[in-house]
Amino acid sequence: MGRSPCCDKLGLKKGPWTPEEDQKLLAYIEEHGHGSWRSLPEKAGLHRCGKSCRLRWTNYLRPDIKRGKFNLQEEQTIIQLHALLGNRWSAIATHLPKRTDNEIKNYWNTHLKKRLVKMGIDPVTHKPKNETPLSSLGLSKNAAILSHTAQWESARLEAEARLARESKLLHLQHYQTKTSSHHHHHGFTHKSLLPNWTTKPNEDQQQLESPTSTVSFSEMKESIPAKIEFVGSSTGLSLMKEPDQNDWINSTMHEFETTQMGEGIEEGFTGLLLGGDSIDRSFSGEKNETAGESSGGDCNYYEDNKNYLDSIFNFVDPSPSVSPPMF
DNA sequence: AATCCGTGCAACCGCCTTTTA
DNA sequence: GTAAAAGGCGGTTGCACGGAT
Repeated sequence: MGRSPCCDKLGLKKGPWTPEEDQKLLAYIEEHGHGSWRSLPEKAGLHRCGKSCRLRWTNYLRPDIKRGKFNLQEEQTIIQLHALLGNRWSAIATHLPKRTDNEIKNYWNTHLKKRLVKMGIDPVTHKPKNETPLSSLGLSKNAAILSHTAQWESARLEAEARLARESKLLHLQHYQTKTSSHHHHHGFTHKSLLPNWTTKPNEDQQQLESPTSTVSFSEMKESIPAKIEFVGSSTGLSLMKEPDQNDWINSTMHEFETTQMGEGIEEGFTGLLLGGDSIDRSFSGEKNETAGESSGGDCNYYEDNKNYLDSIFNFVDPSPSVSPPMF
């Protein structure tokens, strides 16, 4: 019964990885694929546990990782998805395929969460901490609808995330097969895979484009089965998705594109959340010369919160092409 | 110049889920 | 069907670094 006994962890190295260790891990995975993480360290000549190797690979060495600063769209996506999914970083990461869950988590904790707090928005619920002024604006109703819709969206995104994971797995298997049998033809070398240790990570804004690539939405669409059934984890929600009918993957993509790229979002949600220092100043009562008419002051505080809720609401508001929840 | 403090991030830890013998 | 290994995830920690005092 069970598997072979676990290794004793005595004598295994911990802490920061050296360039030599990275080199070994990369060389091994490039040659053989990772296979069983458990047995990898010994085969690769590393005195690490498999878990540590997996973490190093997925969070740092993987060639398809985009490093450096998060751009506007990425920040917005994180905030919006966090409003729907909470701290489910891996699910959020499936919508930012070149970012790791760890990186997103760190970025949320160190940047985005603080911004929300300064705006007077609870980073957990994404609701204003003081509901009263917003209620007077008639937003409590919106918040209720948002909450309801968010439940539906959460179930939907959960299914999407699972599909993305499965698709990713297929790609990884494909990659592993390829690397193990055709590793001379994969088009990247140790040198191209290795991070630049002579520069700080953030200085190196070059994206490590992967020849193998992680899942993209277009790839997802191709890999999605003709008929999909999923059941909401807590609600018992059950949905059937017919082919060519209300393709919610397409709709979600469209939502991403239109809500994030379109119609002056800079002036509302994005400008509010992504304004960095200008936001800090506007909420601490200082005058902000660059933010123009919408900067500073209590009136704009409420207006900004309204924009914030509206933005999330727009994000989760199903477009006409999306099937309504079938409760 | 030395020290303190805040920030950012890589990596670890522990728990939960999935897989497999 | 069951138990244990393996994988995955989220929370947390510790260290390096830079700016302020």
